[in-house]
Amino acid sequence: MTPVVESTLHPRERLLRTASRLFYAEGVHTVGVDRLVTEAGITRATFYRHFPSKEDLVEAYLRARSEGIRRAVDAITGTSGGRAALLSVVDLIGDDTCRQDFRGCAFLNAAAEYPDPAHQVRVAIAEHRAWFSGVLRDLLAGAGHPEPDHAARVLVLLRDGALQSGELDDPQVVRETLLRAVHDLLGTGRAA
Amino acid sequence: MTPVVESTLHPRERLLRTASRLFYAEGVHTVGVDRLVTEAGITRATFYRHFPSKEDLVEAYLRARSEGIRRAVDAITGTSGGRAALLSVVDLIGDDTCRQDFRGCAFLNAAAEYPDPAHQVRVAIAEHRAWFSGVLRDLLAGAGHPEPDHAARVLVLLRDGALQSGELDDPQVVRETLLRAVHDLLGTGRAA
DNA sequence: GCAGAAAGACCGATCGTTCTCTCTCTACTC
DNA sequence: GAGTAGAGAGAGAACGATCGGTCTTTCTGC
Repeated sequence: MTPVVESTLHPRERLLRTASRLFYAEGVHTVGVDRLVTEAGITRATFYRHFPSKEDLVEAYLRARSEGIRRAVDAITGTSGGRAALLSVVDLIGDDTCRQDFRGCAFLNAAAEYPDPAHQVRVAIAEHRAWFSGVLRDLLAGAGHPEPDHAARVLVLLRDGALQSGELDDPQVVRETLLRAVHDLLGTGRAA
Repeated sequence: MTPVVESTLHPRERLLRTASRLFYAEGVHTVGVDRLVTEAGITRATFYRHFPSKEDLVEAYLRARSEGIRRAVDAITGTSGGRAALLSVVDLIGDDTCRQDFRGCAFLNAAAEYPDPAHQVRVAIAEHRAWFSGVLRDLLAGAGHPEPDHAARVLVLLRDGALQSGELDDPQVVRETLLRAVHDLLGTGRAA
């Protein structure tokens, strides 16, 4: 089969991109090593030269995705702050659910396939979630919200729900619902 | 290996209970037929006499679980209505997240392993979700909520988020957060 | 007698992983 | 600049284990 990613990229990068696409679209356990190496245009030997095992590739996939999200969020919090930044981050989530290839939250989906909380994959997921919760809390505190901790937890609930519902229900409606719910949570009044 | 469920039950019921336990605790793809028949104390032949394939067992597992939830919710809506019933249903969810063997929402977890929306498993999931959304909307309408459709969608978001976060974060905190968020959503004022 | 269950061998396919062998490109030495 | 070692990558066979699923045979209970 013809490789799906450009052959100019380094094999490791090709593998990681292919893994990211397939793992997200079809799940971790359903995508085998055969499929990965074929579509990445590499060989099995090259696979195991860069990753000790498939599970390490799964972890790398999630960490790379986390990195991308952090960059996107940092770009927002770098230019704005408080309430405006908060709404931009939520916009990001809402827009995500409406994307063509949207298949829910990569981290929640992966967690569903790894029951053991001590597993390296679950640890990577927990780290990403902790980072995101922290960002929300800081933004809420910066916006002068009276209870940033509680509000951040509610936002996480809404985010998790939106990312799950976005795949199972109508994404457009979910997006609207999320935006309205967050708007109500933050209050219609003025804030920093 | 010794069977884990009582041998007095019919083989089909033994299989279904074992499947429910293992699928929920460890995921669908991770649990093989070998494991199922061993722990259920039946043979492969008996398995395939009752279910055409493993995927039919997965569907039966989800439909049985849906049935159980419907019974629990019906018991609530049968004795009370409106706002009181609504809060009881939410209590049910909050308590669920704190259960010892809680591992998130069985339907969301299963959906993560079945990307194809047309798959029979996904259809069963969609049916359950549609039923639940309908119940929430009716209860909200009965409680005199001005926008039952929107509020029901927010409740679904909160529910999905709570069931996911309940496994990944602190379930006690998630429970509190959910209850407060729902309370705020419904308004502190009086209702039917 | 007959259906359903137990027991377990068996199927091809696929799982994740390791292996050998060849080739190419880079980098260092003289 | 020429020669060479060595790492990285391609190609593909092979590993044992397990996957979902089918088969035959024996036994039990109504």
